[in-house]
Amino acid sequence: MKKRVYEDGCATAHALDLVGERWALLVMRELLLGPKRFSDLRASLPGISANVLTQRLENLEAASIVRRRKLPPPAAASIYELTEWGQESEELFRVIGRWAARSPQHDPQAPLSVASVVMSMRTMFSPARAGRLSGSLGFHFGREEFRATLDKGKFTIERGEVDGADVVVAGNQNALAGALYGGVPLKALEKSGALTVKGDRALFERYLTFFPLPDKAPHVDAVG
Amino acid sequence: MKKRVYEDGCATAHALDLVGERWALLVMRELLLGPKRFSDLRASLPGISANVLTQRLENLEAASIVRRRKLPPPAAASIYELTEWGQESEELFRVIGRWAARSPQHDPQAPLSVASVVMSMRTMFSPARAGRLSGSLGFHFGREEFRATLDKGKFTIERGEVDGADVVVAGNQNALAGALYGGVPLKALEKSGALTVKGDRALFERYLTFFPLPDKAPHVDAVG
DNA sequence: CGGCATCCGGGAAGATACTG
DNA sequence: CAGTATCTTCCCGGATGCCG
Repeated sequence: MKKRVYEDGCATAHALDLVGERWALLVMRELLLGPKRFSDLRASLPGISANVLTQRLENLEAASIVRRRKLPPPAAASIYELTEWGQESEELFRVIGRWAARSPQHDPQAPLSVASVVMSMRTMFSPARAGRLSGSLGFHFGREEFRATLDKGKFTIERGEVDGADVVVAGNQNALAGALYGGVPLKALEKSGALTVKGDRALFERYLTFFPLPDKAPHVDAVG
Repeated sequence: MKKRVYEDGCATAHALDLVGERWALLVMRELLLGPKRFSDLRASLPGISANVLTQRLENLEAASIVRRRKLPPPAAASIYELTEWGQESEELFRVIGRWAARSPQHDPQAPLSVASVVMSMRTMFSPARAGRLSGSLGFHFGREEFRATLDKGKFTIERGEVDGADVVVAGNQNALAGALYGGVPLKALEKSGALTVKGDRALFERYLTFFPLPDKAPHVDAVG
């Protein structure tokens, strides 16, 4: 079936046989925060065609990375989710993310998916910046809700209700990325309606400083 | 020039724009242990064609991951080497390697390159297994020499002369992989001439137990 | 809506041959 | 040795249409 296989016993080469095809890792990224349906995946991966998504899901399932599950009636839809081993790839995404953030060509302001922003916070969180702060934050993007917790400096964020959080941030995920990584002032985002903040605003303003980007690597020109 | 770009601000997507093309990561893997020439790369990447290698090297250079350097006369050859940032991707290879080693479909016995075997030792070394042992080992594969050091349980391996090591292992890298990961008895490898051991043989026999493979993840069949 | 099948155009990958 | 040139094959991306 799959013909273009590296015939190489190296584990890295094997990984590329499994997840090296175009879109495969991005499909996995979208599933890191929980199961999704076919159309959810399509919506959060602008540019992928149904055709290709079907094939990637088949290959990832054959590789035991993704599992397909039919929900019981009445919601008789099927969902795709990472297997336990697939979920273990999260570390891989964090390492890739930290490495790629140093790329001279990376523009942290380009549009990104909800899963990307949430994963970026898991990736870039700096315990040193957070000190021993505690508090809870809710994030609301479209129909997706996430709950972040700071517990004496320990950080987690996952899917969960925003209700009851010390501060609830709602709006567009790109706006949050702009505030986190692009230095866009919070006031400007609120003024334009891209983001609304309800609750402990001071907590959120401190929170925004906990995710420093690494320095860019120098761009190297061709050497004669 | 490059047309198929994920238009996605996520750092992972950017990484895939840089190194997501076929062969790109394997080219980087071959450079992790030091500079190589074009034909060295070709020889250690069975299956890559010259034009693809040329294009990957161009793209990696444009991404500031690889640098091309012309050696001064008389050895007026050009070599390719990782930039400092490119070298930082080593962590990525170790994480990928550990993750992929758990793949139900991974066969650790398949043929692999010299760089792969050496990197696999960096990846799989278990400090718990090594205790506080000290000693030095030399590895000789074809024209490539590596020096491994155990210093009170701290492990390093890099290019370097085998002379002066407590034990020198020479022969075929696949044979070493078989002894490390495939449970092939050392005696059998020596008998067949695939591996020769000179010096502190007991040290090498202990060394062979310091690189345990992780458990395989369960293979999941389709669920109805 | 949630997929899968099919076709089509373009472009990347693979094989081979060739040149400085 | 270090690549280019050329040709073929196959994958990707888009569109459409079918079926539950």
